[in-house]
Amino acid sequence: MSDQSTNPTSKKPRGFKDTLNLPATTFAMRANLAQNEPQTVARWEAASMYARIDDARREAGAPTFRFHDGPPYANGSIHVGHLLNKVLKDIVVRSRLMEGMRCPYTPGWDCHGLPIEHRVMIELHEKGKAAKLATLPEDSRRIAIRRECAKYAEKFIKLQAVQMQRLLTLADYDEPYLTMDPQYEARTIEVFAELVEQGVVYRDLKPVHWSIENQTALAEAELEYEDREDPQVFVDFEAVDREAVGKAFEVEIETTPSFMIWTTTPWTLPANLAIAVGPRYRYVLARLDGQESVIARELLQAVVEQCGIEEVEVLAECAGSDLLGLEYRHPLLERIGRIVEADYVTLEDGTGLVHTAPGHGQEDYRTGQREGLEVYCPVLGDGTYDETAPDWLQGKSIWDGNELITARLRESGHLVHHELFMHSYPHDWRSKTPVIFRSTEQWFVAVDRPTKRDGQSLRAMAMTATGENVNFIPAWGRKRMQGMIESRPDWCLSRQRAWGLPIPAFRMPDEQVLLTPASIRAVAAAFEARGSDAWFSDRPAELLEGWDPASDPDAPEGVDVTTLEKMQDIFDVWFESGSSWAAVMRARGQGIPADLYLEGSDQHRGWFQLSLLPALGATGEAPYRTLLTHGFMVGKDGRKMSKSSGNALSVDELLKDFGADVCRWWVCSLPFENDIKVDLDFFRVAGESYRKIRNTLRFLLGNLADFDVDRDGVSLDSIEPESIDAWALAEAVRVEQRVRHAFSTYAFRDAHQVIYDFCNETLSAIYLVATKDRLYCDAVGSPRRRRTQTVMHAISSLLCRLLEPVVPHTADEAFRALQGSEDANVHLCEPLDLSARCDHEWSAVMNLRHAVLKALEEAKAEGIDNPLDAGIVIPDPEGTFGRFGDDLADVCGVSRARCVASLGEVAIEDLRNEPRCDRSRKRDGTVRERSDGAMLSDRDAAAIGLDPAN
RNA sequence: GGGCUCAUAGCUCAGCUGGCUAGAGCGCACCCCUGAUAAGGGUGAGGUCGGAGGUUCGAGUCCUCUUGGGCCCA
Repeated sequence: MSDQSTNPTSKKPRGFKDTLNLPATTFAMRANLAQNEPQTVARWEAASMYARIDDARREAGAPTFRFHDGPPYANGSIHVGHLLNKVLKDIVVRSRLMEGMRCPYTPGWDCHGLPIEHRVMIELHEKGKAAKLATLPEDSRRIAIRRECAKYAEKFIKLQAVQMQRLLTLADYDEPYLTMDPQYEARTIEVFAELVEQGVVYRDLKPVHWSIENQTALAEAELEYEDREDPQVFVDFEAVDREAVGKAFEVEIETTPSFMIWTTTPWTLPANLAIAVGPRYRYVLARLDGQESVIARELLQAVVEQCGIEEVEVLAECAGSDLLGLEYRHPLLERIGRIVEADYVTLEDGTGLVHTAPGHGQEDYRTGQREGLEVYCPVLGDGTYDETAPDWLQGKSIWDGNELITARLRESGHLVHHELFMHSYPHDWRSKTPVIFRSTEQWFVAVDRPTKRDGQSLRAMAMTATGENVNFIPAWGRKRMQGMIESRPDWCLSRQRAWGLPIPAFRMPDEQVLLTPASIRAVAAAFEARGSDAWFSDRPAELLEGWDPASDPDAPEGVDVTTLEKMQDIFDVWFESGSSWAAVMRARGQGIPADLYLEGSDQHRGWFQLSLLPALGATGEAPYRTLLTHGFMVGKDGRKMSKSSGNALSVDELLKDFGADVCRWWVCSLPFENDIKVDLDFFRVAGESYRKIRNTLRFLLGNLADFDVDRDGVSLDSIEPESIDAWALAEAVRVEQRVRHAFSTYAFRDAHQVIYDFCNETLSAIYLVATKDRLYCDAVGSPRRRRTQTVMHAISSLLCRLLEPVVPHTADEAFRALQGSEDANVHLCEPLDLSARCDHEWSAVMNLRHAVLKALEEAKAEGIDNPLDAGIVIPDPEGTFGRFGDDLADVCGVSRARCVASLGEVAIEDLRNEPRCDRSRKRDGTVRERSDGAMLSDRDAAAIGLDPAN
């Protein structure tokens, strides 16, 4: 047997490596992203890339895609959630640009709000500046705090903007929108004016956490929970109608029973307006030491023990729902209350009947709203009872009220039991004093009031908009958002804080409130000129300079601007971000409605909804056409990410270890609408997959080193349909269409998959392997080689375009290598719109290839390990394959192929005894010893300049 | 507790309006190449679709219940 590694007849094998056209390129195998991307960012910035592209598209008269960025909060460093969100957005922007569209994109930040103010206050405390602040007049104090907050926000906007640019996102970072900019503030205030004009803004009571010590409302973040000793009391509320109760329990009752409640805040009892029960729980009527009371069945035993009741007799039982509507007498004053239902009634403690005071609790408030109860709060800001309380309580502190009320109840026989106990209770974080719930006046947007425009309520309009006019991705977003809109309460717009946009309302000496569309717009003008700090530095008359009461039909009778007092509420920050459609899209001429809002699915209740309501109120139209949501990052185990569980990843670390393009490549691969599992391993996998793409690109570029399209390229139209090049080009055409379609429908994952498969399967495994021989061994200028290079050039150019939205740095780098010019700019490219004529039997050839590969695998058993030691015999009764010529052998990776007319399976020919070309390693049948002593095929001999005849 | 949602090979995911032996990539195993080489190529082994019940001639794909996640409310 012959030695397979050498030719038996060859005298001394010589190397032909120098005579081959091997790949060469500056496009490195190792990407070195962490090091190179920052340079790319700097280069783009220096070239004003965003502006340049926008100008180019504008000049070309391109259609505009209106995309609006939701503002992240200007606090802290960006996290993986931001990475996901910003990269998805950037893929949208870049893929639209790559379609030749215009896509202005203004990044924004949410600047106001409690988290920043809270941080700043802590810092002021730590620096010892807080005490001095407290001595300032209120307006000056607020301005001082606001100044610190603004500095804080600016610092993080700068930080985040750099981080976002490091993610290679393309946006107008020179002119971002900030909700604290005077312009933005003015536009927000104007939206408010439009809502007031529509008659949906009102002022009403609502319970909030209240610090008696500081006489102010507090937000959740300003509370500290500390142990405190409080009384707990069990109180009997006597039923009004004995028979009605009997009917509910289906028994005869002789004495009037009571409803027993439990509370740890006896001081709120004067404000009791209802008792809540759980409709699905079971309640019993029991005789307890002679007194008949209603109590939850599950809690009877516990109550009996706690209250030390000795005689217990259960008389009857019913469902909570049977009790609804029954009435009771208030034990302290002349008032009839009602049994209502509530979902927060639990069987964990108490009696299963919950004392409900809508003026003193969030849940009670909601129940009260639903049941049409008054928001009654007889407690003043200083923690004393007002004149509506019983006279023995008026002027007394509520803490004294606890004892007074308990004593009173004991005297009147309503008190079942009283004891002190320790529990965790909210305290004012600054004064360390206990906090109470107290209802205060707040501003609201009514969702059910008819608007002046056409009488439709905001809720009705929102239901129509989300039901019919807005497109949801994924589709279930519609159901989710509609469910939220259906059940949402009125929007409480006001906050009692310093760091925010003031609600431009004034109080007249007679307590009337001045807030008309015209007065609001006058303040908007003042804010636009001087910023919203003007609210604290200017007098009312100055703020209302542009307002003429005489020409304002809504102006209150006898208003005098010199006697007005500025009210101190600020807007809920959601109202500011919810006005961005006006303050950014409309104000900057980008136009409304936006084509797309893209955020996490938490924004169905947040930004999406709170942008929809103001826009519907102000314009009657939704501010967006399509809402796209992504899911949330969870850990490898599918559980929520948090610093404490240690599964949180740092974006800076990811960028350092993998680079932005790898992170982006990963993002593009995600089914983003569901939860997204994040783990370092997944980035490693993405890195591997990125390298495959990169190597394919590198190989393409390497084989184009001696190629100049203008000089060497052939016309794509002239490519023979039966050539492998026509097939590759046709595949590329399909890929282009599929990827562009995927991008335009936000099916990023599909785009990722199609690109990946194209690079690995179509190119790397098939086309590039099949054409290696001709690229390396054909004479440099052979038409066959030039034809393949022409197609490879077109495919490279296409790949750069398709990859640009996902891995812009890599696409940029590859494109510049392809064009051989540092100035080449892939970002300014438009679609190629390739076309190809390809023999329809190529799919049959690919099936054949598959069969050949299997046969070759089997041939290994006979010792044919190397496919170049094999030839194939193709049964071709229909004459299908003959016209594909030498490409058949190349596509199958064998030395030669021949077709026979007979039927049957593909056969493998053992060519190990035939001479092998020293240069191409093929045994193609033309190999023989040449004049220089080497074994060469005709093609190779000619390629190195030998006369084929010798 | 309520609304929406997810659960398919070791891992990450496809599976449209119910219908051929449930697909892909990664990983893994074995092999080839050593002229894409801190590369490239080939072949192959792995799931009965979270669990239970039901509708249907037929269900991963519809219904009910259930378990475990996520978002938003409470």
